[in-house]
Amino acid sequence: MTVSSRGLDITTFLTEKAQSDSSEDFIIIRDPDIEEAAKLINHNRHRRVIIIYGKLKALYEGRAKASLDLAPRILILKPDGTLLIHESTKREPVIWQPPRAVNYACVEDGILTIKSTRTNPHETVKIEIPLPYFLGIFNVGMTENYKVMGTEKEIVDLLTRKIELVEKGLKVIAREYQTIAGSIDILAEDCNGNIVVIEVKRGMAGPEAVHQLKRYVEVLERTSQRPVRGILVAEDVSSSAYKYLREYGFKFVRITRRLLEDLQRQL
Amino acid sequence: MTVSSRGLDITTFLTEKAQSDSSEDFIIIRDPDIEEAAKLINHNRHRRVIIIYGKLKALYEGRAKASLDLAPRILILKPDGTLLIHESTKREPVIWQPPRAVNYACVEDGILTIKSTRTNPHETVKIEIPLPYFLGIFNVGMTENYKVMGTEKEIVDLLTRKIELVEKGLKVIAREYQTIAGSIDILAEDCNGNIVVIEVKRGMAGPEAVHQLKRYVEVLERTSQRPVRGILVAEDVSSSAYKYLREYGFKFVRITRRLLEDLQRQL
DNA sequence: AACTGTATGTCGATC
DNA sequence: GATCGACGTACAGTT
Repeated sequence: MTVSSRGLDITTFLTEKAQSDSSEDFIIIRDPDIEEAAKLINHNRHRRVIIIYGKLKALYEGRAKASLDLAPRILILKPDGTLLIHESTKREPVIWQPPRAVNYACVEDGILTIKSTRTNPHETVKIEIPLPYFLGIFNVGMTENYKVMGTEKEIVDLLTRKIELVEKGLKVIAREYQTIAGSIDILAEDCNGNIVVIEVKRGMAGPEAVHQLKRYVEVLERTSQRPVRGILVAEDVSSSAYKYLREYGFKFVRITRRLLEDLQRQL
Repeated sequence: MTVSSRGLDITTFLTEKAQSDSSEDFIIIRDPDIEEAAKLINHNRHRRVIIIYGKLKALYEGRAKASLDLAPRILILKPDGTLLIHESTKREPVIWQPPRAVNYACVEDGILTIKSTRTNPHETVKIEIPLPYFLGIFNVGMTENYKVMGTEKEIVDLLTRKIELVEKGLKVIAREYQTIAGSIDILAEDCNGNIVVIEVKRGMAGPEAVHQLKRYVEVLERTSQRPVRGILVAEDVSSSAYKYLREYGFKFVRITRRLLEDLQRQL
């Protein structure tokens, strides 16, 4: 690899599939020419995913503030404005910008520079890449209607349709019942005519879950003449959450993932 | 690009800098040979960051469950076990595995396959890449002692050293005072000898912040003979948080980022 | 290892 | 656009 070849080995690949499809073509450049890189980035920033590998410095200022000294890292720019700087560890980027940021490349003092700005809150990221080793530009898809199964919403759905799993004799009054204190997962009535507030948590319930339940119960106690009970439904409760449950006299109903999967198969 | 060249155009680049340093060498391969790719991935998975661009399917099973149909995406594997699948939008990966997952590549039915497993909780990701267009293997750094400035901890530090900003005449009793209900940011005493619980939030404080404060105050009221007051310190409060503040009779002290920056310069 | 609280949380839904 | 709660939250610090 000689300096003279810089910026010359730009290649666009159309694979067999892509020739008919043309959606998977991509550009990869090693040791890109600075000006060329800036131009390609600006040309593709709204259309494709851009990946840069190189030694870079970065500065973030906004809700908080952070800076990175010169080191080799991975920079990713997405068409929606997302900016990610990744290091060799962690699921989280060290520095980032969420969607709707405006990113553009320029050359400052002969250094490839990426500037990113977003508003509300106002936050900026400035990245200097004195040594860009690799530039990749890729067509990437986006899954519409992407669904994660086994979320709290799903559990609430299932339990609403088989409320006897929570307690025998319960009758559902409402789902996602809106109150001043927030939205109650399931509002029900027990066989003695008591109002029952049911708060559902997907995994391990912590103290906040119990306090949330407490707030809902308090709100309903003010507006309802009938006694109000609280039930927490979760896979498990932390010890301190359990303490609060007993203190407030709420009931805990354990559900297992297994049970829910069976239930889902039935319904 | 012909099929015959598949797997042959592997290149390792040592830039001028890197020749002495040897830390920034990297490998990029277009239309990698499946077997070769699997071998390279397994060889580098504990040492370098691996990026694959290609049409891929994925399946996640663990705390929840999700699947992705065949489409072009970016797959990243980090030496710490992190796995990320990114699409063209969002800051978040669509599917991922946090650090400490065990990832390896294999060829199943002629298809490049990545399998990832982690324990506690047990979660698996299986990725099939029938069309790998690009494989990149990069040496990436990791910033030691990375510091974000302007976090809550910092604000608590500053306020502890200049508690009169919260209220005149306050005397700090303890910082991070551990109670059964959690840790109180700052515990103080006012000029009338009342106990004061101070909860600090970095940005906008929501209802949870006020309820947290309430819990701390309640705990101290049980154990202390003296009256207990609550003060919420934040840049702002949401409307419902403010409602609760008034309901519980807590005080709100607004702090601005500007004020904190000035304060930091002073101290 | 379990538990607690913060986060530049991000994201989606609801108002 | 503001607000609120869930998240496969991740992550760090403490017991």
